[in-house]
Amino acid sequence: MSQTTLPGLALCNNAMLRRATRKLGQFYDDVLAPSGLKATQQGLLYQIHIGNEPAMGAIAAALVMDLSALGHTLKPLIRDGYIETFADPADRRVKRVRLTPQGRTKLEEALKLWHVAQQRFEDIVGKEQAASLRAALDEIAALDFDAPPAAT
Amino acid sequence: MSQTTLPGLALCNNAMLRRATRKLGQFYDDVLAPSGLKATQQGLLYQIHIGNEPAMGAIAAALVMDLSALGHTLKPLIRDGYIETFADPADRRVKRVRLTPQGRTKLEEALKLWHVAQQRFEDIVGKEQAASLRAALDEIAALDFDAPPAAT
DNA sequence: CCAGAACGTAGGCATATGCCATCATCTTGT
DNA sequence: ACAAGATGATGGCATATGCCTACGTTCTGG
Repeated sequence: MSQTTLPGLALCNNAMLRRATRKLGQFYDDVLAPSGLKATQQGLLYQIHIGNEPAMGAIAAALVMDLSALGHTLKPLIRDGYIETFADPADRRVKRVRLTPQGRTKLEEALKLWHVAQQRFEDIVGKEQAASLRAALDEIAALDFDAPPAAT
Repeated sequence: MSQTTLPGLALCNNAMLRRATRKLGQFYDDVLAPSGLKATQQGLLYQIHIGNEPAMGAIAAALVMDLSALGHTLKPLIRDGYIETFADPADRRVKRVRLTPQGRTKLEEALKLWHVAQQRFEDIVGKEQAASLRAALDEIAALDFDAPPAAT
C-alpha cells in the first residue's frame, strides 16, 4: 500500500493522469460492459450523436485525438454496424460520420449505464469535486504548449 | 472551437480524463522524444528504479495497471536492453525486474527531459494547481468502487 | 508426502492511440 | 486551365492496456 505514496512517480503530472485514467476507465468499462461497449466507444458514439454528422477531423479535434487513431477506433463500431461514414458532398476529401439506427439504440442503452457509473463516481468523490476536476482537465486539454514561453 | 465546450461530453468524468491524458501524453512524449523513450516507458523505468528490484505484481499494483498489460509494456524495454527480469529466489513464481546499466543511463537521460516537460507544464498551469490536480488524481487512483454504496 | 487450492506470470486476442508515408481531393497562383 | 501546395483520410507499424485462459509454483489439508 505504500506504492501509492512513493516519492517521484507521484510527482509526475502525466503519470498520475495516466494512472487515474486507467482506474477510472476500468470502472466505467465495467459498468458499461453489459452494453458490449467500452467507455471510449460510448463516448465516441455520443460525440457523433451530438454532432451534426460530424467530419472525422472535427471529431478528432473535439476529442484531442490523432485523426488516424480516431479512424482506427471507429472501425470496430463500423464493423458492428453502429455508425456509418459517407463523403461530404461538398468536399469529398471530408468523410462524415453518423449513427445508424442500431447505433442510436445501442447508445441509448449505454447511456443508461453511463449514468449509473457517473452517478456512482460523483457519489463517492462529490459533485463539486467532480465538476472542478473536469474543469481542470478541460483546461489541460485546451493548453497550447507550443506557445513561446517568453512571448511578449 | 466550440467542440471543446459542447454539452454532454464535457460532463463525463472519464471522457475528460482520457482527453486530458491524450493531450498531456503527447506533450510529455514530444519532450521525451530525443531520448527515444515514451513518457510511459520513462515512468516505468523510474518506477523500477525507485523500487527494490520490484516484482511485477508490485509494479502493476503501484501503477494501477493490469499485470498482463505491464508484461506487454515491459517487452520493448527488455528487447532494447534497458531492463531485465529474474525469478525471485525465494518464490520462483515471482518475477522481479531491475534496470540494466544501459537502462540506468537511459533513465538519467530521460529524466533530464522529463524535468523540462514537468517544468514547462507547471509554468503554464501553476505549481499549486498542478499539485492539487495530482492530489485529486491520486485520490481517484485510490478509490474503491467495489465498496457497497449503501454500507452502513 | 500428495492432491487440490491459491498465486503469479505468460500468451493470445482485441481495442486505444500515435507517428509517418501515401493517396485523393480541393485551392490557388499564374 | 494546370501545376504546385494545402488539406483530409488511410494504412502500416509500434506501443499501451485489458480480459481470459493456460501453465508453472507454492501452499495446505489430510
